[in-house]
Amino acid sequence: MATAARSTKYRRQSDTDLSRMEIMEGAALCFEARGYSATSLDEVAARISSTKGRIYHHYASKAELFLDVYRTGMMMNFQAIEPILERDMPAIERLKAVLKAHVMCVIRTKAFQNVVGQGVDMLRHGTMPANEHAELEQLAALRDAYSDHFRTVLEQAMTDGDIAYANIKIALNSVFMCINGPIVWFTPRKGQDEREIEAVADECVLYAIRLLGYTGEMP
Amino acid sequence: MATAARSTKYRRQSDTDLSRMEIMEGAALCFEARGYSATSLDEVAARISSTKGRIYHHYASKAELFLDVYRTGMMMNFQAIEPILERDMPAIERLKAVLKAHVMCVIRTKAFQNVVGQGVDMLRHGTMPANEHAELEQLAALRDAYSDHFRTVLEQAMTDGDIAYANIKIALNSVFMCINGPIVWFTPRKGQDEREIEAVADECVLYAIRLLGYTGEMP
DNA sequence: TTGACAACATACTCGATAGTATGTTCAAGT
DNA sequence: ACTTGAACATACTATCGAGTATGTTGTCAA
Repeated sequence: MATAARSTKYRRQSDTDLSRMEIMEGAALCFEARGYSATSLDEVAARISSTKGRIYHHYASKAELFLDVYRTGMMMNFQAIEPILERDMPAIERLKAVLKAHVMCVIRTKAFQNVVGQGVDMLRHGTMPANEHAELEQLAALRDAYSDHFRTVLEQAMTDGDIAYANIKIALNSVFMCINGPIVWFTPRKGQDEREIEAVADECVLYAIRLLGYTGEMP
Repeated sequence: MATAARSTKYRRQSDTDLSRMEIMEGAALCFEARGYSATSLDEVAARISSTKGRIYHHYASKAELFLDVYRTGMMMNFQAIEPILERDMPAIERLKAVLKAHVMCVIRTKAFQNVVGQGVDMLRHGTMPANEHAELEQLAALRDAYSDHFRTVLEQAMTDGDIAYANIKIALNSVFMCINGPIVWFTPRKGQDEREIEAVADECVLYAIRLLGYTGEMP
């Protein structure tokens, strides 16, 4: 009984999660292509060969869908870098590894990361949809926490004397602009395999750490 | 007679240019804050204490206003860098000067540059408002020409052996991400004078040329 | 002085879209 | 078998904003 009920419950939960994920993927692509407010929910529904009714069954509003895509994108980022942060290695090596992981993640989840970018802009300008304060502060905190991870590694590498920057805010912003670049300019080619994507990511990482004054060679 | 008529004509032309510029400034601020499609022309009008009627007297559509802001922003960029491109100096010095000029221009005309960024995204995704083909291609050409100026200086500095990059497309994109960064993250402080802004710009330029493998000192 | 036109403001229309209300299906529990 | 509710689809409403039509004012030329 208990196990059966549980397994059913889990399967259902998994089903709705799958459905929500499919909606989010369609939404991410639409938001990326046309921006949040220019995207209609009918477009999102059409993209996944569905209807608006399905979206409103899972989300209370367009804003909630957007915020879920934002949150999911941020989670993807965290999952990409957190394992690396725990590794025991010199800060400069951890920095390289974290940058690489981030770039690979943003290339792989480009549409989601674009939405994250739009969300950050909205937070910055205070033009976020939906006025759930708790929600907004949670997302701002997420973003800050993610940024802080990089800041910490930067400071350690600085202490070790492997990199050198003047103003850490400007340095950090510049690094982020650089490693988030592919969100904007990367266009996946047909028949482009993992090796080629890694080559692009490696070059982005190279420029990012060079920017920080690193003069060593890359592996 | 002829002179009177001409002077009148010029004064009128100047008046409408002034009016259009005021409209564009309001529009740039609104577009920056909320994005193109989330911005209503009523908001733009309200920002300059005016009405929609005034905007439609000068522009046929919201899209035309946007495109005018875009074009004006691009012109500001060209005017900032073109004098420098003609100077006779080593490519690496010209590169530094051009990057500095661009960053200063971008900071000073932040709202307009943000609109340029939105326009570039629209061109990239093919979601431009208005379907005047001539207009769109002209803007795309403008953007490419501007980018080519930097590409040329980069190639010269590379030939001189002062910088080193692997893939010029990725390098150029990374440089642009870096020097356009202030469009996104710079927030003007009250009582911030020209010196402080120049310091920010200098740091951006430093990171941009470091990114390109430049190891020399900055003046 | 008057006619004409530029430079707006005011008052509307109309289409698009966020959100809602209701209908349908199907799978699971009893 | 039948009841229930999740997971949608369909059909509608209400609002917002782009675009338009028209009214008002001041200025210049004849």
